[in-house]
Amino acid sequence: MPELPDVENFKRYLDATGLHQRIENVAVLNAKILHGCSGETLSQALTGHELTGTHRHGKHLFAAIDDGPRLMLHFGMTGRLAYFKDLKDDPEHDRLRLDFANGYHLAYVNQRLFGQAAIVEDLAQFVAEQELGPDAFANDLDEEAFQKLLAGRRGQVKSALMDQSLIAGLGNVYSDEILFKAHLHPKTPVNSLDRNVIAKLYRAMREVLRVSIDSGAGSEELFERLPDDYLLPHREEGDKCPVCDGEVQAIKASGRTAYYCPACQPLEREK
DNA sequence: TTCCATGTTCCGCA
DNA sequence: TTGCGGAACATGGA
Repeated sequence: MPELPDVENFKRYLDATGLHQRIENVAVLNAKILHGCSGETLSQALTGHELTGTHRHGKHLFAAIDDGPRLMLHFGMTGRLAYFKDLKDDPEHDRLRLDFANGYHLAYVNQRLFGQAAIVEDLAQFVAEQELGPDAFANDLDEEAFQKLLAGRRGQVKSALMDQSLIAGLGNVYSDEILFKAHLHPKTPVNSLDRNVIAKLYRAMREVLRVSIDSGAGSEELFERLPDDYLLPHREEGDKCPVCDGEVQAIKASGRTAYYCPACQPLEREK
């Protein structure tokens, strides 16, 4: 589930488990996840050092190595972290494992190998090179900044939300949830949205992110802990809309399957 | 067996 | 230039 809320909770998990411990050994278990560096480079950058702090930008997680370069992790479609003591608890799709001096291990687990791990020297430069827009949950992305991002933009609102170069962190699942909360059809043209609707969309985005993080995004219990009026647990064709009891529909939008409630999210809005 | 999946990138086309 | 649809990548579940 690695979109912004999930990665934010992975960050907090790493903060609570893997910081300030000497890394004795690094196991690169599948080199396909390496991005622009060899396993040797990554291993050398980490071994004998400790992780001193974390940062998240969109779906990218960074862990500073002795306040110097950073270990960058991107989780693709299936990644997560796992901290454990006994190696027999090492998860099946562990691709990169840090072995700490305290005997514990931190695994970067990624079934589908779409994720990435790298050593990043300069965070700002990396964000620029990857052409990432501002983080969707960042404090300095206020409503006015959000208005400016969407100004002059064409195309569908769902595409805009998922465009990492416009705003970083939203993917297929949470963009659906945000549009559901904002009562916007996924295919609504961005240039048809007036300031008030964009303001509503902004508030929906921030609230969905905050509530999803607080509800344990990235963990098994998310669906149980989300408020009852959230679409996520009903994100299936023909399921019942949690708000109006209409039927959830699936349509293709910008190459992905978008789930929405036609009754709550009509394409043409009267404002 | 076929289709589809929470992501990204590249290509051709409008 | 911008945006869109499709394909590709790798793996596994329905």
